[in-house]
Amino acid sequence: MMVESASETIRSAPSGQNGVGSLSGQADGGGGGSSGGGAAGPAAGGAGRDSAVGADSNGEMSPAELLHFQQQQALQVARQFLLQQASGLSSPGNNDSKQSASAVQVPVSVAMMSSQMLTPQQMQQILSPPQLQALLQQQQALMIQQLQEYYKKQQEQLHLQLLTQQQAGKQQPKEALGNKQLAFQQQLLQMQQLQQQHLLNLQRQGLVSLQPSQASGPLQTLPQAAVCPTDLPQLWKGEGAPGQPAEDSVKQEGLDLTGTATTATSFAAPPKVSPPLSHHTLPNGQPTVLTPRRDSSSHEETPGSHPLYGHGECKWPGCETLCEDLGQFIKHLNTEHALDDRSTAQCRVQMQVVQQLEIQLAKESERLQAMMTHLHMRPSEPKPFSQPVTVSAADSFPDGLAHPPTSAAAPVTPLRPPGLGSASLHSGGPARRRSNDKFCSPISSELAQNHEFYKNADVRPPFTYASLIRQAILETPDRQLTLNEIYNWFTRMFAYFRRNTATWKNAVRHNLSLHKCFVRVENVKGAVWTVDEREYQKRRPPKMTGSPTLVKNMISGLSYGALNASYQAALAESSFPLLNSPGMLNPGSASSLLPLGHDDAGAPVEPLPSNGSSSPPRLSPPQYSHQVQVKEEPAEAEEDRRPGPPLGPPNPSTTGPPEDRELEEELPGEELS
DNA sequence: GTATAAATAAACAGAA
DNA sequence: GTTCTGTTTATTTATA
Repeated sequence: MMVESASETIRSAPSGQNGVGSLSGQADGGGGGSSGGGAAGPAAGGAGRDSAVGADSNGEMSPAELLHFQQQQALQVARQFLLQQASGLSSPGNNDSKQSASAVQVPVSVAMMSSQMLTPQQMQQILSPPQLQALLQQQQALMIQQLQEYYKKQQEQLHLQLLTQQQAGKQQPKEALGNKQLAFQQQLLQMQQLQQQHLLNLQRQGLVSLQPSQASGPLQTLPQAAVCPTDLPQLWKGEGAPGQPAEDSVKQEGLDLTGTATTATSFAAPPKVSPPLSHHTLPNGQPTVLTPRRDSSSHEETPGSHPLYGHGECKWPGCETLCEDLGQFIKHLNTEHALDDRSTAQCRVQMQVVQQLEIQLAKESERLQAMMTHLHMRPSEPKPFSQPVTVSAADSFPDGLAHPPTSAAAPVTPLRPPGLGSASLHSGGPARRRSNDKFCSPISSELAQNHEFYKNADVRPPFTYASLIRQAILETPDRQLTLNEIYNWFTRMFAYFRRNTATWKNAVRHNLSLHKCFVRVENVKGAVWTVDEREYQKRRPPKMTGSPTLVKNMISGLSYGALNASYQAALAESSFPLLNSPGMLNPGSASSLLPLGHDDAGAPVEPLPSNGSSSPPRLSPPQYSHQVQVKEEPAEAEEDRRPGPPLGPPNPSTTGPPEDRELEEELPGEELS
């Protein structure tokens, strides 16, 4: 049977899982039927759940509340003003003077008195234009001031946190710190967005006539630096929303990203916003949200196109609903992908995915540059990659907004754990196994780099179970773990595996049994699992990665398409176990072939003995030998592959040499660098 | 369209 | 009897 499959590959997000969540479970599947459970559908499930999210704001009053409060306040003041006007009619002069805002200062008591409800429209009828204008201006000034204060406070808090984190972070790996910083940056972004949002809302309500200058005011108070404009829209959806889940504030009108996006980047632009603000843009009042800047002049999307619509189906992650035409699609978009927790979550996940890719790409690009430099090849340009990336990123993003490749340095910020992470991820589709697998394989380094991320974010790691199990085992000094220890490693290392235990535990057991590379050894303390690297490496799929063509593309630099290929190739290269480490391809090193191969290199968590870093020094792997030995399987036919001696009894020591061979055989294609 | 690999679900058996 | 562990089979999905 398929046993052969080894597992090296990696896949990305699987699908499923989902939500089924069986917390219950510890009991995983096991025996009698208990297991299982949920089949179905995962995806959906997960998403919604945790909405709790964000919130970000620490403060006493949530942005949403503040908004409400401000709106009410505005209304009240308006009422007061009216009362004054009414009562003060007697004094004609008032009208004129009213402009002086004096009116605004109406005592609260008065306000209380005016319990009557007046809608803005009513007020408009009652008040004369100049009066209204004066009132609005006053309100505007007042609110802006409040907003500024509020945000300043928030900002200060964030900065404080940031400082604290930085200090603490000194002891942590830079990456971890990076994550936190990014998190803070995102918070700042959120603040900005909220700020804009508030202003926009006010505008919409006619309470504030926003003018570029004014609008920009508050914004400028925030540090723009870290922000990348393009991120705003995402955050808007992703981060911002959660904070105020069902808050109308967000939904209110089509506040959508669109508006925000544009305003974000260049608030000044009076974008559509200021215009007649007619409200409700879209049906359902749903924000155009997902529809990227559709309204804006930009391109309302030519009648038949929409970033999220293609080939007659909805491109929303995990959706694929068929829509005959754009109209139907729009309808679908507004009903199925409205601004709710689920959409927000999906959006967020997409953001993560994009960010991760960007980060990865940046790293690989850097490596490539170094490689080329080393080989005396002039890099086509420092940016070749980044550019493409941008493109890709943009593509991937629903909005079609360009994503600044920039963030490269910034590791994704872990979202709060529970949640949609997984669900959404797979929504994107289970993962692409094969290709990815390979590419991702450098688990150790990947993990090392994103350790914090996986630990905290409920995102499914882009590795196959087999590769994860292997990693878990190899990370231990004796290179052996009991099933339970493996479970623990999973839960410790990945937030994602803290849920649906029955599902993934079953998968782990299944993988242990299925793959020959995992060998069960009876130990004093029971059975432990070890890895037979040779077996593990065996399965590597032949072609693809290293194809010369890819390399070529890579070098030449390329078009977007090429980029993909090159990127993959690069990744593949890195994935190559043994080679991946810095030194890479050094045949000599290959000899070491130790199990860990590259894994060691990066071994994040626990320094493996050998890890000294990639380098060659991997001495004889101590324990390796043992593990392998036990193989239950007598001689697998595999031997054929490798002549000989090598395996025999899986003996580690012997392994060394043999493996090289293997590598050579197998690798040739792949790596090439 | 087919083959392969991986994920997932589930049945089942043995041991603790 | 329950739970854990381990094996195996079947189905689904994605990718090459």
